[in-house]
Amino acid sequence: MQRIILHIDLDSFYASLEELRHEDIRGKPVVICVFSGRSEDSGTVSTANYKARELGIKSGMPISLAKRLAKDKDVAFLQNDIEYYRTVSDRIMEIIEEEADIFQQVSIDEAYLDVTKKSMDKWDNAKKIAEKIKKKIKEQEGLTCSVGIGPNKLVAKMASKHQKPNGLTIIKDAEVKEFFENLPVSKIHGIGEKTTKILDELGIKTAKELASSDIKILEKKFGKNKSKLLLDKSQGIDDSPVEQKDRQQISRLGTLKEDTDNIEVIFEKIKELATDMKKKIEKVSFRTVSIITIDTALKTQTRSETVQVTNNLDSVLPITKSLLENFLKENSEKKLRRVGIRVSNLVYKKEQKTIGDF
DNA sequence: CGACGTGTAAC
DNA sequence: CCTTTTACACGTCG
Repeated sequence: MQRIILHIDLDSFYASLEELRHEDIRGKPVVICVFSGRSEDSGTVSTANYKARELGIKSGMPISLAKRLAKDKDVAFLQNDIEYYRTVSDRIMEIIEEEADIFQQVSIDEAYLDVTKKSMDKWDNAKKIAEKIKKKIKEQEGLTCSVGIGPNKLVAKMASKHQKPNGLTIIKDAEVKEFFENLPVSKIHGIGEKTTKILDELGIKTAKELASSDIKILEKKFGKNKSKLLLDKSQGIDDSPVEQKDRQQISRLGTLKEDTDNIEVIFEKIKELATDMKKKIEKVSFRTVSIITIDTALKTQTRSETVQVTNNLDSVLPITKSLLENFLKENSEKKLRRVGIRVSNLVYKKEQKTIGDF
């Protein structure tokens, strides 16, 4: 069955919203920051608008480095305000959902739509739907977005990335082959740094080379499942459905004021994170609670315990403390930089058919 | 198989 | 110097 899928990506979403509410920064390079609170400029860049990207500022980069790149230039650095962004995102997602047969929000600024029925199998109708969505978001929220249209989620995603900001790219099934052929593997969505490096060591640089590579050799490095996935991806093949999934886990991470192995200090932080998390888990219960530790070498480790289903976070705090105690005992040479708490194995109240539901 | 821990990837 | 949150796959162990 031939599908028509849209991927919608709001253009430098956080920065655009800040430009809308602060006229004094409009047209300037804008950098949205997540400050960790350790020292003056510790933290990372969450979003840089296109003017800031021209200066070499990119998301994920340390704020201190971004400030060096911005030296002597008129660049606006702002603290992020996720609550506000989420409010606007919710309004926009409502606009988008109206136009879809099936809707899947994948992050605060991205969504997939299956519009096979609404477009009556016609690419041209799908394009009209995309234009309508772009127009509505522009009129109602003053924002632009980039839209990709393709026969599946992978291609739609790659299409939306192809031209931005304010882009609209259609890659019909007949055009998929040509689009992928000469693409470096690192440009394929889902192929990151590690996979690219291993492929490079195998002499595989482009999607075409990956597509025609020996699966036996891939399987030695990646295993059967991932190899199949890689071969599919290299040809723009993706059968995954557009579907809204329930969240599988909820977590909170925080940075400690200073590196420490003091259990009381660390546990205080966990309690603080737990308090923030309570609001998020009002409507769900969970069976597993974990602590997440990140040491001074930035190595992440987790410890978890599965218990009777509960929705009372306070009741499992003693468990997180003993997990933490054991971890510190086993890793007495380590100090922690960051800690986190996570609940998983979520159980939703409303009877919804879930995979593990039989 | 379920529980647990790690690694990869994306935002 | 190096944020946040989530998904998913895989290996291991009992």
